[in-house]
Parts: sequence; C-alpha cells; structure tokens
Amino acid sequence: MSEDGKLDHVDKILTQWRRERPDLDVEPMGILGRLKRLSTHLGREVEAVLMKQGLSSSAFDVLATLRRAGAPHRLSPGELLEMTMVSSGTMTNRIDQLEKAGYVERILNPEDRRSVLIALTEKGLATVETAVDAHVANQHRLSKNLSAADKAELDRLLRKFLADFE
Amino acid sequence: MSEDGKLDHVDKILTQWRRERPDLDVEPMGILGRLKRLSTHLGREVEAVLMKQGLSSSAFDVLATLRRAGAPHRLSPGELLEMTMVSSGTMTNRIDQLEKAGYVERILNPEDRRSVLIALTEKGLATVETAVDAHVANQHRLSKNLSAADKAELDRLLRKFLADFE
DNA sequence: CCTTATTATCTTGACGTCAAGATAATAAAT
DNA sequence: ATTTATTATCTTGACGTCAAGATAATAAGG
Repeated sequence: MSEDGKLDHVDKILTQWRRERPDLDVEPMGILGRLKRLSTHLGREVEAVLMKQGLSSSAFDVLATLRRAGAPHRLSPGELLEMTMVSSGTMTNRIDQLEKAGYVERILNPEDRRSVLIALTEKGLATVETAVDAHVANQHRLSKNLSAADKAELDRLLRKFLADFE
Repeated sequence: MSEDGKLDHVDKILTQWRRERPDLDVEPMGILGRLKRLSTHLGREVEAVLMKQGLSSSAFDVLATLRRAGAPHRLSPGELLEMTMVSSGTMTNRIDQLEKAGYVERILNPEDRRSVLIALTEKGLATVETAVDAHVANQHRLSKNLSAADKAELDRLLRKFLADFE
C-alpha cells in the first residue's frame, strides 16, 4: 500500500471499506482523506502558536491581510472578503472583535457613506508584526521534515489541484 | 514562480509578503496556504453532495464509521472518538442528533453501565449506504483532473507529511 | 470492605462560521 | 426628478466545534 509498508490511519479506513464494500473504488478517498487530516493537524498547530501571540487564526488572518497590503494598512471589508474565503457575516464579526480589542478601527469614507475602511492601529501593527515572525517560523518547523525536492513537488501538485477550484 | 507562469491566489499573497517583509522566507507559506485553501474547497464540495443525501458531513462521518466497521454496525462512543479527530463533546452532540433523526440508537451495556453502544438503525444503514455511493462518486469527480501519476505522487507526499503528525 | 484512581460518557459555555436577509447609499434609466 | 437596480455592509439565527469540568460506574490498593 505504501512504499515502506507502514499503514497509517487512512489506510485502515480504506481497508475497512474494501472489505465491506468491495464494489467501491476508494482510491481517491486516500488522497482526500490525507489532505483533510493533514489540514486539520496543521490548522491546530498554527492556531496554537498564534494563540501564544494573543490572536486566533481568524484574527491573524485579517491583521495579516491588512499588513501585507502595505502602508497605510487600510482595506474595505469588501476587499478583505475577497482575500479571505469567508462570508460577509464572518468578516463583520471578525472586524467587530478586532475593533473591540483595539487592533483595527473603522474609518468612515466621506465620499461613499456605504463603505468604510478597516485600518490597522499602532497596536494592531505591532501585534501582527511580531505574530507573523512567530507564524513563519512555525511554518518552517511544520514542514522541516520534507526535503526540498518533496516540498517543490508537493507545491506543484497542490497548485495544480487547487487550480480546479479557483 | 509556477511552471506555466500562471499566478494563483497564494502567489499573490507571497508576492505581497516579499515586498513588505523581504526579511521573511515565506516558501513554506505557499505549501501550507495551498493545502488549507484546497482543503476548504474540497470540504465545501463534499458537504454539498452529502447535504443532498440529507446528511451533514459530520453526520456522515459517524454513520460511515459505523458502516465500515462491519456488522452488526455497533461501536462505543469511545471507539468512534478514536476514529474521527473530534472531541468527546462533539461526538456526544453528533450522536444526539443522529439519534433524534433515527439513524442510530444508544444500546445500554448491561455488563458495564458506564458504557453504551451506538448502533446503526435500519434507516441509518439504508441512508449511509446510498450516501457513500454518492460520496465516492463525488470524490472521483473532484480528483478527476489529476493524472494517475500525479495522484500517486500526491498521495505519497501527503502520507509522508501526515506521518509527522500521527 | 472502603477508599482512591481510573474509565466512559455527557454537560456547559464560549467561539467561529454560514446562509439569508435587512439596511442604507449610490448609480442608472427613463 | 423619480423610480429601479446595484453595491456595500451589517444583523440574525442556527450549527459544529472545543476545552474544561461534571457525573457516574468500575477497578485497584490497602
């Protein structure tokens, strides 16, 4: 099943299905199952490090989007939405919390009163600057057991797969 | 950046970081970002198909675990927990809902009154049998644009990466 | 026995998310 | 000008999840 013969959790699931439902071709389930489990593990590891910085990964997601947009670190909720794969309700909720915590502020647009700008505060900027350092270091740690060749190949395959959905 | 020169969403994020924070090595962010986005897209596609079968992916997760365990399709909550990467509170909640919907029933163990068995009902069995057919077909659809070689290689790399966390 | 530790499950309270729709302002069409 | 369509943001209500701890039964130790 695998090169070195070690069966992982997903292999056990596939073995069960093959015994119970030999009519099913469960090959894709292996890939999708591993992808999901890996994503869950990685998400938890990422969350744990960000929590030490006082940020949920949701909060970091917004602050990092503002930070990497460059000075003056201001984007509309709509622009934030485009970049973050969440619904408008979720974004409103995130902004509310970040505003309460003093990391961002809502600036009214006098030229179009439908819209606002979300701006990093000084505190928000300082926080995300430190957090992104820890986050990037953590990402290196999480992927350190993959060789350079494996990382390049994995990135190529993920990019190709992802292109089907974006 | 990519072989064919097409920049995807994650490339844009990396480009922003490289401009704003050239001191950071964001190479791992590409892999982890694509993995997360892909997992989110795939999760939504899977959810959509299962919803047509009247099941959330959470509900399907439990029913499928019971089904593939084989007859008589009974496992304890603890056994279900081991197989599903969720907390005990989440599992209790899932079982409650499935029981209300008539897909499973709790059977008391007369020899150890701390424990119960979760058993698929006839309705639950029929439902999961149909749902797994649709689910597997959907998984084939979702991965159909990858060549056999790419799928094999992706599976190899995901297995290797996942092994770091399990 | 009787106490203490362990095991198995469930409850609680908080959080993040979404779909659907509400509110409000601007733009377009006549 | 006045209506209609579009755009931008926010609100609501429901759901799934988790961490921490509560409850209850069995097992182990003295």
